[in-house]
Amino acid sequence: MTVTIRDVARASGVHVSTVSRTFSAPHMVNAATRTRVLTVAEELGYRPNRAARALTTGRTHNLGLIVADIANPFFPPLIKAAHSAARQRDYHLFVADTDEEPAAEEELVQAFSKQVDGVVLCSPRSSNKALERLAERVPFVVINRRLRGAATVLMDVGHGARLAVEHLAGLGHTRVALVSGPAGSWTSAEIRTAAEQVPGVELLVIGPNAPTERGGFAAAAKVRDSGVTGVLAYNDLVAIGLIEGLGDLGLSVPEDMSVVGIDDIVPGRLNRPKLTTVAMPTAAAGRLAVDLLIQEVTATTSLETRLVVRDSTAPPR
Amino acid sequence: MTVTIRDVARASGVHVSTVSRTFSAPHMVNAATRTRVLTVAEELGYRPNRAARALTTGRTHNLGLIVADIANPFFPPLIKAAHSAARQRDYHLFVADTDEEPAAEEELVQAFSKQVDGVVLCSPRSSNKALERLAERVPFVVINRRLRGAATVLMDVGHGARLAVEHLAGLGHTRVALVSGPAGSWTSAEIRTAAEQVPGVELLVIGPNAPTERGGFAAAAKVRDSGVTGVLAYNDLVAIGLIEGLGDLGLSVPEDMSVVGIDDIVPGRLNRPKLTTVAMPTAAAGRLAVDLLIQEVTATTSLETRLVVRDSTAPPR
DNA sequence: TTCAAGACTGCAAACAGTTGCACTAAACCT
DNA sequence: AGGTTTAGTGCAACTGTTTGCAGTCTTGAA
Repeated sequence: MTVTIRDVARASGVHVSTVSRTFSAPHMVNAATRTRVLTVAEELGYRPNRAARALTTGRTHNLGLIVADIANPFFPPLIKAAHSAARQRDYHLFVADTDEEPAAEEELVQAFSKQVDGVVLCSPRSSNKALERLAERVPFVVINRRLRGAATVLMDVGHGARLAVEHLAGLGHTRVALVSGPAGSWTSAEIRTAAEQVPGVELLVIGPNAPTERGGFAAAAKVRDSGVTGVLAYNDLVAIGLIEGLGDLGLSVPEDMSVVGIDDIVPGRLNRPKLTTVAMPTAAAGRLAVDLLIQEVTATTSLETRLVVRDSTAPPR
Repeated sequence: MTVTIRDVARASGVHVSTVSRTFSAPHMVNAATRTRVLTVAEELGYRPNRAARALTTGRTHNLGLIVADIANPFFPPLIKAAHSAARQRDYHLFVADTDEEPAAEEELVQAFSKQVDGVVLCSPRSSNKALERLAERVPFVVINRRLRGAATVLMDVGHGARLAVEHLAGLGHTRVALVSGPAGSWTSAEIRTAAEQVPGVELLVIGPNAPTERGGFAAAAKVRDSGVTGVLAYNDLVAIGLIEGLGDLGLSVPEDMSVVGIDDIVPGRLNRPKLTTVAMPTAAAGRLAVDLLIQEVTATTSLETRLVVRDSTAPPR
């Protein structure tokens, strides 16, 4: 049925341990026998069984990646980059989706624990307590959340928010609204404190809002009534929804209102007007997270964000 | 370090085989001992090691999912649904990205083979020969490609294309362009033959084109010059690019030109004008594929598509 | 009372690899 | 020539779990 190390050993006239070594420690075996074993293995179509290997070595060469929602456009570039980095080092990647439920996070990590060498958690919602408990079971790195003692990769959304507001200020806007995100969000707080520090603009916070297109749409009237001329939205989806909502109220972007989003997701690039936004280095974050995991270094990194100016911002009327 | 079945056995005063059975064949063990074992296991934080289990049973409770490009908006909903279906049956999901390279497909299936109970291949590009070779190594189901002898789930894009053209005809369009996809694509061929069969409209094929926004953008001039009043695009990205290209040429959608896409990806829903499109049942396909895999049935299913009418189509001038 | 049939549980051999240790030969040093 | 290193290979125990087989103990029926 399935060809094992023993079959190869028999067919090439050596002991299983020699076959094992030609794959996992090639320098320990004589060049001649090595090539013989390799050709025999090739002929037989032998491939080492990673699960069996894991049993003795303790290393599975698998990684886990847990996100809140695979279908949220923010994540796929991150997943893709993580996968690519993993493949480069001959690791396989489990991907899981919590459907935004904190409980699922914990459950998934537990379920993965024996089968992976580590897991990367994107913006985990679990409590610090829960995460500390998990840390004993399996190494992990956290993306977009501060956590003492764990490897962390942050995206400096605060800096990006500041750039965005400065951009608006530079265009001449003096009253700017922040259409914020959900209540307890770390990101939302970061954005707010950074945005407030820009001199020369009065910042009005509108929210909390659902971090979705609907959330933005629903906030349109409040934005109109607030008398601002520019808006920084919690993310691109909110920005897109807001633009649509403003359109329904007869306001057009960027003529009547400047709008900048955050994340730089694909739909924002394709939208009309094309969205000015803060680009989050999601691909870099994904790649870096798996590198940290594989190299077992526990560092905390902060990745730079940048402003991408497109068509949804202009000087005020 | 890690707590094994032996630790549980010792702590609860039974043999390892009893512990094993309380997890994998609970009805074979006395209710009293079962609960005792379970509580001890709980206390110790024991979780069965799936890799070790796989070694004897041959079933890993893992599945693989291979797509061409995780970041292509077409796939994430499929991945999400596949993941959810897998989780429901307590399976874990490896996700992999071929970066559009056929060779990677084969390599990935090989690499997965010992570690999964099956893999789902989305629109594989490998030759039939290669796929048949792979079929000997691991069960798989194919999405969006016909393959004798393999379990298959198809999305009836032909039917969708016909609906789209009929929709245009119903609005009064008599000359319609098909902005087609890449040369060898199965989907592209399906769309074309179906679209050609609609009575009362003259179909003009423009292409082949890259299946991207740029491809659509680049085709704008040809569409304008062709004298058609309606367009069916290979997919939503092409449609979005086309709409933008037409805009640059001074034509607005849907007033001057009706455009319908295919796929119903998120950016199309958010775009302005909102895209009329053929909705592909990607989520259903993902879910079904893993169900087929788990139940080991080899059937070929064709999933229905439907037309979603939004704002990018209207009667001709 | 005896026997057969269950219901549980223990024993030990798998599963597919890895790895510390021991052994053999050849190569290297004085 | 004799002793020591070194390269290469084999042996066997071990990883965590499953499972066919056999044994024990109860229970029910004759």
